[in-house]
Amino acid sequence: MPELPEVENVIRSLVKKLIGKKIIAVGVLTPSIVYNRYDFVELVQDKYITNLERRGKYIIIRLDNGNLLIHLRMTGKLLFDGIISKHTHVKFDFNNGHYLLYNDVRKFGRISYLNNEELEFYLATKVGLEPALMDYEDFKNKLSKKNGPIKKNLLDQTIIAGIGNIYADEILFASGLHPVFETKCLLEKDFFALYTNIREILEKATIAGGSTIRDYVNGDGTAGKYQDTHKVYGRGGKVCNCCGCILEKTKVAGRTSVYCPVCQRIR
DNA sequence: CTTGTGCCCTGACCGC
DNA sequence: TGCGGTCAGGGCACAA
Repeated sequence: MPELPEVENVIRSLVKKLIGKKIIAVGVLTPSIVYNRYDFVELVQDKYITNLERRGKYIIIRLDNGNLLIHLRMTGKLLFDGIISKHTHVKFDFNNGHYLLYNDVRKFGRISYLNNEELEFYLATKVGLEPALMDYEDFKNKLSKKNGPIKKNLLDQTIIAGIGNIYADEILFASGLHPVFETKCLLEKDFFALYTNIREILEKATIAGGSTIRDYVNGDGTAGKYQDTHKVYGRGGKVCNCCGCILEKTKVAGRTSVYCPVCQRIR
């Protein structure tokens, strides 16, 4: 499931291949993937790609007259010259004979066309702090106003952008905090640990090419390696590397959460 | 305003 | 081998 490190790697693998290309044709094979525009094809056709950017888990493809906003959700993939299959939903053809596919087994992902104003508004209202760029005081002020379990708030994209279920669990383990630790009870040292670990873990995961749990690959079809260093995610019932006890599993905010009952403080 | 729940969707996996 | 049930979960619509 692509989170910030995976999305960043998708973009890095595509930047050189896409910038400057003209989209000469758009094939929408599954209309439900393309969001909010009946005139999507006309808006995108014959436009040049001027840049690729990431905000949180969103991929922004800048066109000379607007933007494609792409969210891969669980199983979405952008594949340059990839294999066309029954899971191919959108195809962008370029002026040099190459193409970009949007493949998605579960069809949860979305591709929208937004003009610059609409994009700016969307990002400002829906997408929170960017981990690598956020200021510590801004982070602390924003998070400390929230109620409920810390994990729920780490997953809230309007607070901090880009953290999903995998990295939330890893960040909480590294910070010594139980997933249901009440956000209002966090101490200064907890905010600092979270701030540091959010940035460090996401950066290390990005450098490792992201985490491939089931089928994540970047735009070249390359898998990630960070899953090998996961301390808790997907390890419920296994032994904690740190203290040797058994890692436990619970549901927080509707998501499976794995944690160490000894290493992670509660309340 | 916040918070919770169901939904979307397919494939992997488990027990029989 | 097949088959039904369960799980995986990001974000949004909707209800309370």
